[in-house]
This record gives sequence, C-alpha cells and structure tokens, in this order.
Amino acid sequence: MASGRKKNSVALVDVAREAGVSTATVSLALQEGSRISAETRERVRKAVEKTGYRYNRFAAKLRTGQSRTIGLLITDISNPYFAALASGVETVLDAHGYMTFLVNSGDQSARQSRQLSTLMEHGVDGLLLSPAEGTDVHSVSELIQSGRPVVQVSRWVANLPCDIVAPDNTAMAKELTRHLLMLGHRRIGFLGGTEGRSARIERLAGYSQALAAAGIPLDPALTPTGAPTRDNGALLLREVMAIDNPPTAVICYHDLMALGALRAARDLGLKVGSDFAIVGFDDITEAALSIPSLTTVHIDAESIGRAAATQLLARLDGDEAEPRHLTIPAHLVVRESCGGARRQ
Amino acid sequence: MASGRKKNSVALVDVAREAGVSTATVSLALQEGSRISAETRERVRKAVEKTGYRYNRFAAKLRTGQSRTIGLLITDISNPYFAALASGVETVLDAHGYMTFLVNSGDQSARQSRQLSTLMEHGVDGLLLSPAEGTDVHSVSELIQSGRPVVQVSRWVANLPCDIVAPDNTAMAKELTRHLLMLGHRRIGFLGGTEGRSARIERLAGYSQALAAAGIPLDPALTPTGAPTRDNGALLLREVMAIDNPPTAVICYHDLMALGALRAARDLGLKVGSDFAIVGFDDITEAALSIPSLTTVHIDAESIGRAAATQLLARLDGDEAEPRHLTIPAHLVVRESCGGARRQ
DNA sequence: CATGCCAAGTTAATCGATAAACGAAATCGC
DNA sequence: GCGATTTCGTTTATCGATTAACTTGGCATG
Repeated sequence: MASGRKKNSVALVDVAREAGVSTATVSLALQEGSRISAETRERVRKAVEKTGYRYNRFAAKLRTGQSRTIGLLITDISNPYFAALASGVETVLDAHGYMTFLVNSGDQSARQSRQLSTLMEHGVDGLLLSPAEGTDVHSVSELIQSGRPVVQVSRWVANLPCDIVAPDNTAMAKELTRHLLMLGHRRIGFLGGTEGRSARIERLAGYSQALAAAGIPLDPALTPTGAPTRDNGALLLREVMAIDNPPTAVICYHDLMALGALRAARDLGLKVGSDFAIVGFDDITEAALSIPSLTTVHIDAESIGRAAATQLLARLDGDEAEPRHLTIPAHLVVRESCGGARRQ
Repeated sequence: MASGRKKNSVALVDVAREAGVSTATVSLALQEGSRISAETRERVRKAVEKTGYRYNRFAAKLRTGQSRTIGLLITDISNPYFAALASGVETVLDAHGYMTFLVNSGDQSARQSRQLSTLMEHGVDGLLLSPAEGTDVHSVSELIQSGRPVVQVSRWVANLPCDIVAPDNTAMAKELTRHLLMLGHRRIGFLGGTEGRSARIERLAGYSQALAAAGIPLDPALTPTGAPTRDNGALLLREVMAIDNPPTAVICYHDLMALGALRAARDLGLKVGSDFAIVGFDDITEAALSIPSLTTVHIDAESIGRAAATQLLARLDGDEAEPRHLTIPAHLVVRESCGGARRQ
C-alpha cells in the first residue's frame, strides 16, 4: 500500500504527497486558525481521510514539549471516593483533549516517588496529586521546578508551591461534632487517619473546636490514629470501647472506616442508631445503603475532581497567579447511624 | 546552569559532554549488555548523576516505535471489581517498566471508540480491553491491525483476533444454580446484564444447563435483561416479583445488582436468607459485609488483571501463537443471602 | 611482518511534527 | 505605476535517542 516506507504508519509526509503540498502546509492546515486557504485545507482533509493518517503525538511532543497528557496520582483506587474523583478529573480533561495517566500509590510514599519519576519520564504536562502518607516533598518539588503545574487534591502536604483543591474539612467536622453534641453525646471519639495527614489534622481541628465550644476537654484516648482502611475502622472501635470510660459516639476518619466500625459495633452488641452513634466522611454510595444507613458528610468527589482538573488546565493555560487553596463546600447528611436523642 | 541550550531539560548530549564521550556511547552505556567497558559505563553513570539527566521516552519512541505504555480500557471504574482488576494489571505492568493508561468508557461504545483512537494517538504498545456494551468491532481491529496486541479482559466480543482472559462464567453459574436447586428452589430468576453481553450469555448458559438437568423448563419472564447497575438490580427484582408466579430465588448478574436487589427485597418485605434467596457474582468486598451477607461466586479480579497483563506482556515479547482463551477459576462462596433449605 | 579479528567508540542518518524565516503572488494606496 | 502590505505556502533546522556502519588501536596467529 504505502510506497516504499518501512514503517506501516502513515506520516505527515504521506498526506503531503497525496495532497500535493508540503508537510508544513499539512501541519498548519490541521491546526485551527492558521494561514491556510479553505480550499487547501479541504484538500488536506481529504488526503488525511484517504491515507488514514494518524497524528503522532510523540513527534509533536519532541518538538513542542507538550504531551497533552497529565498524571493523576491517588492513594487508593479501591476507595469509591477516589474512583469518583478520578471520574470527575477524566471528564474535564477528556473534554479538553488531555489524556489521563491514573496511577495508584497504595499510600506508599516510596512507590509514589518511583511513580512520580516515571510520570516525568513519560512527559506529563501536569500532575494531580493526592499525596501518600509520608510523601517526600523533594520528589514533588522536582516536578514543579521542571515547570509542570501540580495541583494537590483532597489531601495535601505543606511547603509545596502548588494549588490545593480540598473539601472544607474543618468546618464539616465541626458541624458533625455539633450535631452529635446536640443529640446529647458528651463522650465522642474520633477514629483513625494517619498522624500528620492533612485531612485528619483538619477534621480533628473542627472536632476539637466544637468540643471546646461546648466546654468538653479533649481526651487523647478517644482519638486513636490508624491507616484509613475498613479493617482499621473495626479495630479502632474495639480499642476505644475497651477503655474505662468509653464513648457513646464516634466520628470516623471516613466512611470506609465507619463501615468497618459499624460491623464491629454489631459484633460488640452495640445498638448503632439508638445506643450508639457512628458517623463518617465522604458519603460514598455504600453509606446510604448500609444497615443502619450512615450519617456522614457528603463530599462530592466527582466535583472535587472536576474543580482540580479545571484549576490544572488554567495553570497549563499560563495562569501564573499565586498558589490557591480552593475549598469545596460539603454538607451534612443525617441518616440512621447517629440515632435520635441518646438513650441514657 | 545549563550552558546555552534553550530547554531547561538535560539531554543525552549534555551527559555526553560531561563524560567526555559521544551521545552514542551514553545511549549504549545506559542499556544492559552492550559493548561498553565497565570503566566508561561508570563514567557515564556519574555524569548522569551529576547532570540530573532524565530519559526522554518520547524521543526514544519516535526512533524505536516503543512507548512502554499500555492502555487499560474498562467500563466502570466505580465498580470495585474493576478497581481490583486495574490494581492487578498495574502491579504486573509496573514491575516490567510499563505505564498504564487507565481509561473508563462508562460502558458507552461511542465514547470507547473515541478513547481507542486517543490511545492509538498516544502510541500505546498494547491494550487491555473490557469491551463496552455494543462495542464497534471495527475500531478495535484497527488497533490490532496496526500490530499492537490486544487482550480482552473479563468480558469479550466475538470475532476479534485477540486473547481473552475471563472467569469461567458458565461453570460457575451452573454451580450456583445447582446450589439453589439443592436448597429446594424451583422457580429461580436470573436478573440483568445486557442482552448480548458475553458474561450474561455465559452465565445464563450455565443457569439454563443446570435447570435443564433438573428437568425445569426455562421461563423467559424470569430472566429480564438490564444494564448492570445497582439501581437496576432493585428495579428488576420488583419486576420479577410482580409476575403471576414469582421466583423464590434470584441470581443476579453481579454483586452490585444483587446488592440493589437486596435493598429492594427488604422494601418488599421479603425475608432474604429464609423466605427468599438472592445471590450474585464477583464477590466484591461489600458482599461479605452486607446484611444479610451475600452468597456469590468469588472471582479474583486482581488475579484476572495479573493474568491478562502477563498475557499481554508475552505478546509484546513476540509470542505469535494463535489467540488464546484463558479461563480463570472461581469458586462459590456460600453466605447468608441464600438461606438454608427453603421454607415452604 | 602482514593479516585477520576483536573490543570499544564514533559518525551520521533516522523517526515525524513544528515553526521561524523566507519567497512569491496578489492586492492596495495614492 | 510603483512600493508596501497581505496572503498563502515552502524551505529547513530542530527536538533527543537509537543504531547500522564505520574507525581505530591492540593483540594473536601463521
């Protein structure tokens, strides 16, 4: 078929030959708003059709330095929250002709560093990062210094000159805690999340503020840390229920942990929804369907993903303003697991 | 810092200058087992270190035609089954130096076609595909004809010259049905999955075989189709329960639908686990945790992902054998939702 | 000593798209 | 009518890594 070329792929030069113009003309004709007559442009279009030409992004990248590719590095793909977030990101980027490299660090910082390095090698134009526990700031700032915009999503580490898009954790935790206080609870626990993780710090802050406002002292025994997994939710609940003066309500770091805690509560014989309250964060699909259904904070992961992607696109478009910290609103969803007034 | 070059990136030529050798030497030194002395190789290694050189895969791709990138195109990222599958794929490919483009078609074939095209443009070396409903065979075979190996995962469409890695749907559906028969059920439904979808066809086949063996005729009213979503699980259960002679047990296309059906059953006042049986496929995490917990077929999505990735790597390595259909074993997990013997 | 051979490196062409710089024809202004 | 400007296109260098083909020096062999 193709004349005497070795590769089976059709290149710009083949289209040019077919259309009887130079490769430069073809290249220009394929870009919007360039100085090529409508007539020639049409001829090129036909030649492209006829030859079955396919754009070679690699060659273009080599020349222009743009890959139209971005990296989305998250910590846990099996968490529906991140699945939704990824879906939001993809929607926006896809609409702007960008391709997304979705990478899963499994919350391991060493793995994350390797992945960052690979992403750079693959020439991503920018990065959306939900940093892993113990993230090495250096490996990220190397990326930033190479001129590629980075946006931290959902979680963040300090001291990085980049945008942040995250839910308003502190405010929501405060509201959630106040709700429990209003229901009569006085011993309220806060379970899980890793020490030093931004989301835990912020949520714990909101929790503390609400307690302080109610004149209740903080009790460290009620706020154990733990990696954010379902199993740990169960584990930490057993832990706080074993202390001398156990809580009557617990706020879990997120829904996945809350669902684990729910399961453990059932095994412990606690009547969640009447004797005992368990609440979470995120409002993943399962939260509405569990028994009892989970009171939680609805965080629209999909729209956080969209917002983060939009922000990244703005940066790629040349927005040079100071790093922004975007806060995405969330709202309380009261369901069964927090019960009515506490039975005493 | 860098002498007089425009781009801030360090290229092979910079390393060569630093090490006092030619770019060819540097390139060769960086590849295993090439004819470069240990001494020179060491010098190059130091120069790489010193200059902060980073491999440019785009330039390499342009020359060699290899991107060390593969596409993983799935239908529903929010289904934990696919999340696990993706995780398995990534593990294997990552270990072999490949990067994964994870793309989510949302089960829309038009979107999938566009995404396939984009993936080609981005020069993926191969593709792992879980085809969307109504997949356009042509768009996939174009990819295959361009010489890139494709492996269909979990689901498949016919008439494509490529490998298939999928669970043994027929055998497992047969076993599941037999289990329900053994428990005394005679009216058994099969809910959902889209008409023509491979997994539905296979599972329905196993179901039919088991019924036939028990001398029970097929009743089309008991096997409604429907897109595989949680909501449809609920919908279809209501549908079959409204017919004249409703079933006493239903097999759902997969766990997500089964969980939807479970919810609907509760609303309908059915006592799942004693009066009524609901079973699924996949054994997603939630299946073990629902109330009642779900009897299902454990399909290890992660290992299917690993197997598929391994198969793809073999093809990329030059394996030219005839297309294979790999069947991954699965096993029945009996939990609460199928009950003991049926109350009559 | 001439010849062949090997080991270690180098030269230079190549992959495919882009865009700066240039050229040529057409149109305009006065 | 003549220089100036606009319009549409082409020529060509470039991005960075790879590798076939070639050079060079060292060593062995007859």
